Amino acid sequence: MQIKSPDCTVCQFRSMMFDSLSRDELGRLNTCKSQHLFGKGELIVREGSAIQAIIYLHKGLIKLHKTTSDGRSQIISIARPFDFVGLLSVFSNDLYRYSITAIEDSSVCFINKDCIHHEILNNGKFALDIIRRMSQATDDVLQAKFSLSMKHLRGRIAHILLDFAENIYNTLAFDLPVSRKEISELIDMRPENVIRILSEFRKDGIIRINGPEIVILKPELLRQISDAG
Amino acid sequence: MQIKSPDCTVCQFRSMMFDSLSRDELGRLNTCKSQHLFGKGELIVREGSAIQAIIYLHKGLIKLHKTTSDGRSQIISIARPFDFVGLLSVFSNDLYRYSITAIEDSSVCFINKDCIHHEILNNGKFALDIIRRMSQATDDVLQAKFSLSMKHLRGRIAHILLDFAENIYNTLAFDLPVSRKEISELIDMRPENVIRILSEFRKDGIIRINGPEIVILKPELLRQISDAG
DNA sequence: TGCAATACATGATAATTATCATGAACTGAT
DNA sequence: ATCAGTTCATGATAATTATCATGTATTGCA
Repeated sequence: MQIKSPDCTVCQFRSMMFDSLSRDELGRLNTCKSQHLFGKGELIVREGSAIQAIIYLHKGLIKLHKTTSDGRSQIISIARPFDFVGLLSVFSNDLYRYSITAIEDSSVCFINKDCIHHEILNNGKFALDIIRRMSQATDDVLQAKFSLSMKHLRGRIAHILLDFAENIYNTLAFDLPVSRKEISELIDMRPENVIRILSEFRKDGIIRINGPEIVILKPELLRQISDAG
Repeated sequence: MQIKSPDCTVCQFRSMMFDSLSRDELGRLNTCKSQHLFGKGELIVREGSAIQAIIYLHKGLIKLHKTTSDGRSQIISIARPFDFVGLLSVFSNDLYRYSITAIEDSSVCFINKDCIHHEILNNGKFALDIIRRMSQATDDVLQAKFSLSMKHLRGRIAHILLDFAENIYNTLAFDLPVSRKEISELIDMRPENVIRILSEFRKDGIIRINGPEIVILKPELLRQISDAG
């Protein structure tokens, strides 16, 4: 659902991406953006479709994911507001390499690709900014994946729980935004094992599980398990 | 060892990276580059050291790699001349995230980071070019790693053999440029298993092994094993 | 409210992969 | 040429992870 979007010049996200644009440039961007609401589970971008816009997230939580030839799904990353997302192939390809789906009700801003190109061509500072953010974002994804591949299943679960607590929710008690199956797609294991290991952590008194809520009781121990691999 | 480097304006690699630069701009670049030779096994860039230059490869073969906290090594990617490399964090960080090592005798061009920054700031077309290449390069690495994580050991070995044959050497008979151990660091498994599976492939008549040389006898079968996972 | 579909849970077992041990072949340096 | 160190090679075994089977709880919807 499209909604009325704030003027770029007063948007709270301006400083995140568009700090290096002048008032005039922001005004131009304003004319080629639109904002949309997506319900939990709703597809925002379909892998393989033509790239028309870069996106960023005003509110909610989204996942980048892709489906492999044999029908299995992989989650590349989870992004929250202020994260730089959607550029992960916007400039290298005519087609989106990944799908994007809302995992919580989300408000998404679409900025036409050609407009961004235009500003890059005409504002070197902005270009350098984009390069920095892009570079950082892909570095982070790679970093996360490499670190995961070194860990055993328990270490991966420990890591992802701490990640949610520390980087997404900033609290040791939070509602899991994704199913066990989605966790399994994010950290490359089987859903049964996600469930099993969460149960083990519960039995060991490391976490508490109340329906969708996870409470981390022993973060130090979880950290230890994560670091051990 | 530093060597005399060709003038950027007549360099065969100009079209690869610097097509969008004017003669003047190329002239400026010329003053902030240097070219060096590295022997097989020699370290070109050390992970964690301050970023001073972007690099590209004139001749040879190099690997990007990193060492994890517990002392294990991972290879991010292997790059050959004309591949875009070294930017995988040059703009997001003050420190190199990865080491770079020559895996064949190599000739490497270093271009001062600040010079590149300067050109990006003043030439939007060049900036967009860099963004495209960077985006493509990181996409490729991510793609490769995600695809690997879906495969069993045999599939990974099959994949990497075909990759060498098709993308690096353009022939079904080639000398392996890396040890079994390095292969294991590239495709995330144990050296023993690399050796074992290569032996199996040999016994099955899929490949022939003559010392360092690998000859792929049944590429279709290898493809099948790679695709099956 | 009740039904169907999906998510969660757990045990038993199979498949895959890592580890350990041992020895041969190769490599580089004296 | 020889020795030491590394790489390559292979078997036996242990550890990890996936698969299958089965049942309960939860969710969405008619």
